[in-house]
Amino acid sequence: MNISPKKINDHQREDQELSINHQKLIDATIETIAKRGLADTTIAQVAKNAMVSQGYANFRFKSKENLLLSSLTFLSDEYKNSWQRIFEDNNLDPVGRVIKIIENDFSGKIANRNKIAVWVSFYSEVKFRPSYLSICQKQDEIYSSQMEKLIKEVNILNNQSFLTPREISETYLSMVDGLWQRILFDPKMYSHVFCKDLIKKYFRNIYADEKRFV
Amino acid sequence: MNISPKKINDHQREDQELSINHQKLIDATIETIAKRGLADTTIAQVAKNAMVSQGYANFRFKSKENLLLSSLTFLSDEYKNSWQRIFEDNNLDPVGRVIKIIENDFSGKIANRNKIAVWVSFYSEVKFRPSYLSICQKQDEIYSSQMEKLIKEVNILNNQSFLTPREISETYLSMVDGLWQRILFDPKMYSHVFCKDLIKKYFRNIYADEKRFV
DNA sequence: ACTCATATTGAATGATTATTCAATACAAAA
DNA sequence: TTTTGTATTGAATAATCATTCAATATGAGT
Repeated sequence: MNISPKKINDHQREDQELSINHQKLIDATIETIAKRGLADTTIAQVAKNAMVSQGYANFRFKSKENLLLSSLTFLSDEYKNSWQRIFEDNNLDPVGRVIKIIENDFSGKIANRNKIAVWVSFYSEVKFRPSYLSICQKQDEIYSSQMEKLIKEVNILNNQSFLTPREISETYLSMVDGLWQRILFDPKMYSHVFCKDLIKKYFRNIYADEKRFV
Repeated sequence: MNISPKKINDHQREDQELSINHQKLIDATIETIAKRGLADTTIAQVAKNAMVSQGYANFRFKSKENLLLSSLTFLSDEYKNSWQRIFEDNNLDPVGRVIKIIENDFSGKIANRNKIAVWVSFYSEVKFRPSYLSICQKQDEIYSSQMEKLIKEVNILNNQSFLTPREISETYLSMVDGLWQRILFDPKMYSHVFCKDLIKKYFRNIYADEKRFV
């Protein structure tokens, strides 16, 4: 029994439409959390922002919880992809990679106030929703260990003996989390430039010979 | 017209009773947020934990919002007091003061997982409730500027030229925020000892001659 | 014992909101 | 055109919760 080419095309188009609505709803969820907070995010409001009916949003995602979970996964994947692209770029040497990571962590796409508001909203629930925790924690462990390995490589090329790679990478990662949070309080003061310079200065202090940490 | 001693005593006792219930409700609020999250914190649950009726909780604080606000203020004051006690202690020299601050920031009273869960819950709403923001932000500015001044004093006594006091204090404060958040994810890994050592190592690296940053 | 003022209760109310589902729109196939 | 299956709607439902308030308890003053 052959499936006609037409049938395949139809199916593809349909799936695409489906995933368009799927993505519209996820975007609207993030937008709504960013604008009103997780506490005031209702299915009605999300559906309105996505320009579909309320019933449809629920039908599509089975439950509000599931929609939120999908949105967190989307954000998490977005970050993961940007991270992986840097690690897979073979043109970069270790220091170049560190710099790219800093720049990524405070790029407009990643560290804008809306997305941070969403991240922090989910973080605040992590202790109470195992499903949120597993999404956040699993990734974080990967970043920790990859970063540590990367710093190890930097250490080989630059003489630095006092701080262990683990210490440097943990310091970096906690600074990023802390600065993100502070962007929420006062985005003017904690501008992207300010944050990046602060972190680069930290590295410059450790690796005095490395001129690229401006 | 003299007020009889009895009257005064009565009044004091009454006030004390009042403030006992007041505090019982605030404690119960923090306990409830820590155990169930801000999203699942209901007046009914708080009242139950405080062992008063639901109606009373509302009557006493006028609204749920007001109860939450009072609880945040309580936490904020608790932190402020511990901070001020360190700054008012004239027996401490600048480095001793920095060490006390680190120890306070990761003491059992301040940095336990329950209290951090409450802090992060409020942080996550800061963008949407100006009243939360003003409580958090105003204090934070004070800590920033006091810390910067303190580091300036440390710098005078210890030779260190590359990093400005502002940079060091901002790095410290964002590391603390980041580490607190990470305690929520994985309290075993981010133990108090681990966090304190990480930060002390940061300072030890900057002030190589100062042996007190173990 | 009685009165009065205040503290506290808990059931009722009303608002909000996730979820369901019968009805409808739509488009492809016959 | 008619049929059929799927996508989408939006109104109804049911649950949750903050808030209100009339009723009751408490305890000091007389």
